[in-house]
Amino acid sequence: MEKLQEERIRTRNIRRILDAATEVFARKGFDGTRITEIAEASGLPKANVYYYFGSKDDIYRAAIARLIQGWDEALEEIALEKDPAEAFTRYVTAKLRFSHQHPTESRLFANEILRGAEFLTEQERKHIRDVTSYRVAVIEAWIAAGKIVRVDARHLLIMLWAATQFYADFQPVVRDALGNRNLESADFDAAARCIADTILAGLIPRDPEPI
Amino acid sequence: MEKLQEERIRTRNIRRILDAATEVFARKGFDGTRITEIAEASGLPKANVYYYFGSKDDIYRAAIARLIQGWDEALEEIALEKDPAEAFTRYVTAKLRFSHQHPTESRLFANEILRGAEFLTEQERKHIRDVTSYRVAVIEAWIAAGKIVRVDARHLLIMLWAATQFYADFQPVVRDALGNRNLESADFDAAARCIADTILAGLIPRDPEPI
DNA sequence: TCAGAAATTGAACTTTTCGTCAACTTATTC
DNA sequence: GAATAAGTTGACGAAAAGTTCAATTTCTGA
Repeated sequence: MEKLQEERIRTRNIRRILDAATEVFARKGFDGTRITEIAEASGLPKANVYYYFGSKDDIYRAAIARLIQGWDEALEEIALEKDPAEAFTRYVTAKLRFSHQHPTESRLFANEILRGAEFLTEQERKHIRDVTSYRVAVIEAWIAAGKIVRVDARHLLIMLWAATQFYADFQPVVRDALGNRNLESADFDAAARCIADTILAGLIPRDPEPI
Repeated sequence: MEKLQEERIRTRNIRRILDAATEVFARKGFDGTRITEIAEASGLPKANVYYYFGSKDDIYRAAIARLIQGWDEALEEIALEKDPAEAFTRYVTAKLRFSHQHPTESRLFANEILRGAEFLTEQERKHIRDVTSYRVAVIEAWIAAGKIVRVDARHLLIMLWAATQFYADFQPVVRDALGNRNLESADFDAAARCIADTILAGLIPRDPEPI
């Protein structure tokens, strides 16, 4: 059993376990998750799960790490550059699409934060701070250039993050609020339009003051 | 032991248990919470907790019911009436103040939603729908009257809810985003101003068309 | 085909947790 | 202050959960 097949079995089983673990952790949190449940959801016997991971901690850490990595790859292209209107619209649309396609990962992250973010590594938290700081700088540059009105860039970013994350994490509430039906792509499109349009309309200067 | 003292001991102990339970449930979720931890946090022996509540289910249900009741009392005064500008500002400010003062209750609610809202009673969910519908009607009346621009009222409400809830539920992330310090009243004031100003600026018509 | 590595898994073992109980103390009423 | 109700609590048994292990099977390269 060598590298020829690129460790097919191992790779596939680890993916199965992490997929199952992400779903259960997202619903029940770290302490509420039973290894047996992960095993059942992944279709593997419990002892087999322990063959690949040494402990529940290990599984959780791996799931969190994979989640962060996935977010980065999916969202790194969404730079807040170009002109503000296009940037905000693209950002909101992309984040909502991601929330739509990966609600489980989003909920796992939410659960980890509710726990107090104890398992996020310092590296991961620094990454969040860095990404935020960079975008704050971009927004403040836009303000300085008169492209958007004066606004607290950090709270604006939090508002965008909150509005988009809500659709993934609080689906039962969103369903009730929208009329008790399952969420479809059209709902996410409508949400993107509402968020982007409303916020943008508030950001674009009414009386441009060309310097 | 009759009603003379208005069941002082019972009332006090139940409150202690529910306070402790709310905190632990908010952090670890229903399945992750151990009765022993609730007992320790409340300062009572475990057997005494079972003297007042028959099971973990009972404690959880009671905590959720108390939370919903508290929300209602705190927020029922915040009607989306009067003129839009004042209404939105008051609403956002009040919700953020509540998030600041009661972050634990807010997180307990978030955890229940992440679980799939299985413990919310039909009555409680209907209440959420009713409150939403009523406010949708108010917003649509404003639109019809030309007081605010045309917008999807339901998604607008979700955006407001999301932006305010985020500060209670995702405090570790908010701290990182704001620069790694503890959140104070000033931060919640700044958030309220940013949210209300930005959204309002986008909602107030630029070219009023008096009919 | 064969030897060694990788993978599988039933069954145990250990620890934790739920929930109960009976004995005990404190509070209340008359 | 006696009788009764309410409240307290250490200890315990049953069940569940985390983890380990040894026996077995499958896979891979030569």
